[in-house]
Amino acid sequence: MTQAEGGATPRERYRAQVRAEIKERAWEQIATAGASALSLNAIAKQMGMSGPALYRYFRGRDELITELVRDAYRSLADAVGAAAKDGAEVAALAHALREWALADPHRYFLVYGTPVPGYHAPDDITAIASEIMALLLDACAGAVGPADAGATPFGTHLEENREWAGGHPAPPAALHRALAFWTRLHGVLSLELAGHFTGMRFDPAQLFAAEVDALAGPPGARGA
Amino acid sequence: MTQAEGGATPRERYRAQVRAEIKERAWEQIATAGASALSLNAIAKQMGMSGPALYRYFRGRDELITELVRDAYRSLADAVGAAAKDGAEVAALAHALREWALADPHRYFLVYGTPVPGYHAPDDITAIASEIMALLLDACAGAVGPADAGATPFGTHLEENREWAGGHPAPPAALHRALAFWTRLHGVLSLELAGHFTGMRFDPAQLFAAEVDALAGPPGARGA
DNA sequence: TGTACATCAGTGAACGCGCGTTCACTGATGTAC
DNA sequence: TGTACATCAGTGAACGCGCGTTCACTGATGTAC
Repeated sequence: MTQAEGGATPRERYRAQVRAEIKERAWEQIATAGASALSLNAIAKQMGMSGPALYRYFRGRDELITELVRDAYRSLADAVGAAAKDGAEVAALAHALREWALADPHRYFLVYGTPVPGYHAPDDITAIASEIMALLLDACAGAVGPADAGATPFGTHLEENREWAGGHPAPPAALHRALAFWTRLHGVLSLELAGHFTGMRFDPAQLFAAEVDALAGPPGARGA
Repeated sequence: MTQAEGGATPRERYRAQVRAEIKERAWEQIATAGASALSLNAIAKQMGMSGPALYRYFRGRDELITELVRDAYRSLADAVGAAAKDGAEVAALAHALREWALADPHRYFLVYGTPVPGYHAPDDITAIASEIMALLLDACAGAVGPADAGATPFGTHLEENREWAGGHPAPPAALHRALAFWTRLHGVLSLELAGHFTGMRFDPAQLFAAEVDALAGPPGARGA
């Protein structure tokens, strides 16, 4: 802060700083009252500024929310990416995901929660989502040995509809495992974060761990 | 409608009718704009009445929302209960759950979605939730044979913390299976309903079915 | 059967509030010569 | 180094809107004798 950062002019640095603070306040507000209650005027008041001042930094409420969603996705992709770097164990990715979710539940819900009615994510955000999926597929492809060759009905269905994997050369079993990873862990996390386990006395972390263990085995496991 | 219903007076019947219509409009509104956008004035206008008139039927916005949540839970419990009546197969319950969720996604999210910031459910609603859990435990206990005796780490943890099962005499493996049923199917359904699968070309119904199949096998299945 | 009364649905005005957003403007900060 | 100018952050007033909720009131519906 006392030294020049990057090659940016003081004005640029100031702008970036204020933008960052606006976002910070926005997160605080989301954390206390949910995303739908996010208010530009309230943020401005909290920062000691008048409402219209924020329009110097964001085109409007929608742009701010979009930016928050983008940052959330980016942050998740980075967290998962970091976990994938040192040994792409499926369990490591799962752990990273859980950490990230618990660190800020409302950020998690902004990404994976009830969809905001009118909102549609721009392309660059869905690109980050694909990036996360690719990391997941890497890990799942690595975990799947040739012994997994037995094709499940859903596995063949995925084989025939694998465009979503973006050309990733994972075998069907890995595709299936990646989807199960996503949906199962989201199931545990979202119910936990939404408070649906409160009152029940078991430890959500252990349920999560049990699901991760199950994913380390065959995803389409049948009895016998 | 032309004949007297129950022993109710005309006024009582009228009241019930209007209350029902208010709720219907409320659901329509939730379906188009989400639960957080529910507005008493908008409902009144849609019914051709003035805003304050609704206060004859509901104490205020909160009471209306609570009633909607209660009805949603009740409806889910009934749907699952009906499926449980004719042969309590786990798969049958899963199918009933999916049907119920797809019939009205926003109703599903009102129950299992991102928590409404200030809202805390009254006791009679959590009682309905327990009722649903009991049905699920019945089905899971029935599906678990004595061959399942091998205790997983999480199974023993559940054994030690089984108050949430409300005295249900299900073995640990059934407790585990019931939780997995809940979290896994919620994982698939919520991501599907929130639109996170759009663009991917696979069929969510088949993913759901695959998860149900996996649940019919051992829930804590490990590789080898 | 008719009259007096009580009940209750619904209205319209009002209160106070907060929202997103626009606009013309002030004053400070940076830039060019 | 000093002066003239351009850029840009932030203000305050205003617009139009919708919200939940209260209150005193009208008019219709039902009830009791």
